[in-house]
Amino acid sequence: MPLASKIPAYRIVYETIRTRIQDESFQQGTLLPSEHDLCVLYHVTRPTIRKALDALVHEGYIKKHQGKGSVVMGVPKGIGILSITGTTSAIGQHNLKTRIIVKPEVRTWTSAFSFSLTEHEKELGCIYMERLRYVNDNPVFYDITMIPNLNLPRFTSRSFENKSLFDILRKHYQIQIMGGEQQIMAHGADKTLQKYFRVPKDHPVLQLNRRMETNRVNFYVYSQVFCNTDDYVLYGRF
Amino acid sequence: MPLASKIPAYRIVYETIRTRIQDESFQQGTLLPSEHDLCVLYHVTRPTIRKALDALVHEGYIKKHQGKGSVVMGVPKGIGILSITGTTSAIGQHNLKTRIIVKPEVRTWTSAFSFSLTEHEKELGCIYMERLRYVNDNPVFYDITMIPNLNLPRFTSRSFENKSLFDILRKHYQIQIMGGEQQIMAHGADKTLQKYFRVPKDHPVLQLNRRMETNRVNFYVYSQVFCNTDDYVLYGRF
DNA sequence: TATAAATACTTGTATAGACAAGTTATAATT
DNA sequence: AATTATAACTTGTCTATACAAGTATTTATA
Repeated sequence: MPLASKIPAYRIVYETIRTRIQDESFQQGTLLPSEHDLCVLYHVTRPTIRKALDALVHEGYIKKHQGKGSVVMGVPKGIGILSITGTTSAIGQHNLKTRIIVKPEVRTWTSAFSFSLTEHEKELGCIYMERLRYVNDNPVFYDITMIPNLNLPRFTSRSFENKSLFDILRKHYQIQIMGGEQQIMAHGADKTLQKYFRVPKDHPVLQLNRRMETNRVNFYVYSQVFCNTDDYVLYGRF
Repeated sequence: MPLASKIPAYRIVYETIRTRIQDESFQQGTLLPSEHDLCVLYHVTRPTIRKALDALVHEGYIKKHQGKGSVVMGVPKGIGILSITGTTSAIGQHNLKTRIIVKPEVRTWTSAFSFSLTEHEKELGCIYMERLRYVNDNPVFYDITMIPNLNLPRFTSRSFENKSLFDILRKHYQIQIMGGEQQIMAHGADKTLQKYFRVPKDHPVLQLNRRMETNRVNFYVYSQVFCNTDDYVLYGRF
């Protein structure tokens, strides 16, 4: 498991606290150790701690109150596709199953959904894959992912069955999703979606076109996600 | 125009730069003055400048590149309801017209869309209003807003025709939206939406339930927004 | 005992400086 | 002239400190 050589301290603090909230060693409703105590715990200064906490606040893991402390809110509920990088981390792997519709394969491309591509991206081609994802055995997400075909050895042969795409990118290729932009719209299900979601013609479906930025400059991951919101709604913080 | 007594320096810097990007005195594609230069300009230190820039990065106004500088991206395109507090600021007042369907009035409430209320909120009652908003003369948003009826003198008699609700809250009542959570789903238009959006039965419509946090503790603004995404899609950064 | 004042905490804001790391322009070298 | 090294400038990370402002606890007072 190759690790990035130099991970900033605030990032490590962020990951650590986030993990401890996820595994409930910091319990929902309780107060986080004070910023001063966290300084001692992680051997960093307060600005570093605060930078880590800022990210946790923004993602909804904690809520701060001046004079009181930081309240642990727990893992953001719902399906946090709007604010979290992937669906896996938001709803937990227990409930999420993945069926590969199109295995990762190299394709040519001239555009990525509604996003335009640079000449360099067009030349490279892309790794294309389609997945259908089940929440509690109900098909809820149908997503198409396109990644520029740039030096990702063995990528197409990897298994994505029950793993998060973003986990694989991070662990094996040191690629982290830093943020991105997305378009959201509602429209009627086409034949493909009718088939996979088992819904009638023109059944309302949510669509997201996403362009995700990574820690590699000019390396973007594109995805188009269709979502059946009959039983599960998307959730996000802002 | 009453002003909050003590606005932090980083906030003023943020507002100033944001305004200058909006009115294009910082032009899209150009580099922002370096952090050092901004320090001199606004008479603050680099951490303060960086805190302001962090917010601008997060909202998509600028993009930073280590060693190079901060590139002005311009006002985030599309309809930024996902990340910005209101629709007005995102698409500009030129294209946005508002028709009041239900004037602000005091009502009782037991819940706010899918969000549960505290006993205190229930006792207070709420100020209720419905608006239909047009983008380039097309009805695109239908929103219901509910605000706890807490000491907002003259609120119900104010005009909301062509002003942002959030501007009024900020300027007249010193209430700022700090963030919030939202649910997003797609479903078919009901009779009300068919009428206002001029769409057929079960036409796919986007729905957002939003709970917005303010700078007053335990004071939340609730809104439900329906959106016809046939011609305009929602846009957001994450 | 009940109330009020002082105190010890918490997070919020801001300063001043240091070095690392990436980019660009300049100067030196071949 | 083209290439390489240097320097200058950019943002990224981090330290150490100070005071303001909000909250909770303790202590002093009535």
